Amino acid sequence: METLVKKSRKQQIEEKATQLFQERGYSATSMRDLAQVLGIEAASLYSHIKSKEEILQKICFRMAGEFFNSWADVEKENGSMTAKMSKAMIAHVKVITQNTASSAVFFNEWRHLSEPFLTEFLSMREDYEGRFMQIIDDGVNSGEFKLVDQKFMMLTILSSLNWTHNWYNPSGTLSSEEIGDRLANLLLNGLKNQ
Amino acid sequence: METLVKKSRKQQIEEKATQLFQERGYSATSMRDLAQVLGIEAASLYSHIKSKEEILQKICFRMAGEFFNSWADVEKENGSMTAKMSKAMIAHVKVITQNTASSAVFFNEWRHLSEPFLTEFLSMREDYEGRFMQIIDDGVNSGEFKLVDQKFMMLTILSSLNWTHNWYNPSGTLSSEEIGDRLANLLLNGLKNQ
DNA sequence: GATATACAAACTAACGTTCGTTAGCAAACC
DNA sequence: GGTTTGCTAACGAACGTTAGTTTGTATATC
Repeated sequence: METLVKKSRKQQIEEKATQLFQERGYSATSMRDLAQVLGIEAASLYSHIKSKEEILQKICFRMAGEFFNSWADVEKENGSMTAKMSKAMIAHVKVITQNTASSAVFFNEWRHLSEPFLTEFLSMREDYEGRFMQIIDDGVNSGEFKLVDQKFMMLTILSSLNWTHNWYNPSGTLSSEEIGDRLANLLLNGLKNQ
Repeated sequence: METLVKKSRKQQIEEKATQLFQERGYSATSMRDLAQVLGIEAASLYSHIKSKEEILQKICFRMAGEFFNSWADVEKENGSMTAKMSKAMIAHVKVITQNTASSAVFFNEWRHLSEPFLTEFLSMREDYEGRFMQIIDDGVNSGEFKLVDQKFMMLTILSSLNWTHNWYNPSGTLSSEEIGDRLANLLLNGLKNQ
């Protein structure tokens, strides 16, 4: 009850910062901008946070966690690689569409992380991408998928999925699941008839 | 001959700026950074350019021009919508892969344009996207394509194509045309066998 | 002699952050 | 019950630095 009504100041800061980082980018958002939308002075922010970059770190690694958590469901899939890939895509899109602002920051602003966070971030990304490549590889070996370059395929699939945060409308007609489903359908079966 | 050997200072500035904007982002790149990689003082840049944003404008609108020019070839296609879409994708990817740095700036930094450039940019983008949607619409009506939401389809296709600048390696084994061809193939026919 | 290109110096504005302080409030003490 | 103590969250002022840009001037080239 309390958590719904009364958000901690720190939480408010992170939410507004996410919005601003999405709209203007991390570098183009000043601490004074952020303070202004919260109705306080820039100095007051530092009663709650350590630094500007700390906010970015929180956003990026929280989202990374969301993506990894969503994978648990995918691993449960014991059917075809088609089914597994479909499940992976839907889970991935679900995370994005349920956090469009954070996703935008996650995808566009991670490069402003300083070391050692940057290295850790990239290593997590590599791990995650590898999981998609594994499904493709398995699907190719089982004959379900066409003979394709796994990396090329993974990059193409993820780029489609990762763009959804730019146009997804939570109050639109398409639900999160429907979008994931349509994307999986398109990428697996193509635009052409037959 | 001359153009290959001796580039004007202005041209050098734009090239180095493109690199830096790609690597660090527009806002995170300072005029002193730019001057340094050119081996001159920041003040000296202003003997050649009007402002920092002017560089960004040049990059963004030059790329926009490239995309529109590449469309001339597409319009010549008189065959199926499949053939036309394929041609459009290949042409689009060709522009990107032949200008990876400029493309990165074009796709990631356009939001830092000030008015009226921002509005003009967005209007050009809308026009360009509309051309892809038209092909999809025609293909659906002719029965070549599945019954799909044109906008959803256009967004998915373009997001795949527009990501190529992030991983394309000019000295790699895949040529620009091959990449366009593979992308077109995947998006039209899907990953699955049969 | 004009033009192009570079410079040093300086400008105003803004940056992220730190500082010392304070107002409000709740618990602890006499 | 009144006073003291400590905490939280805010403040204004200022820190040192960097931002984009302007000005005036010197050198080199045509």
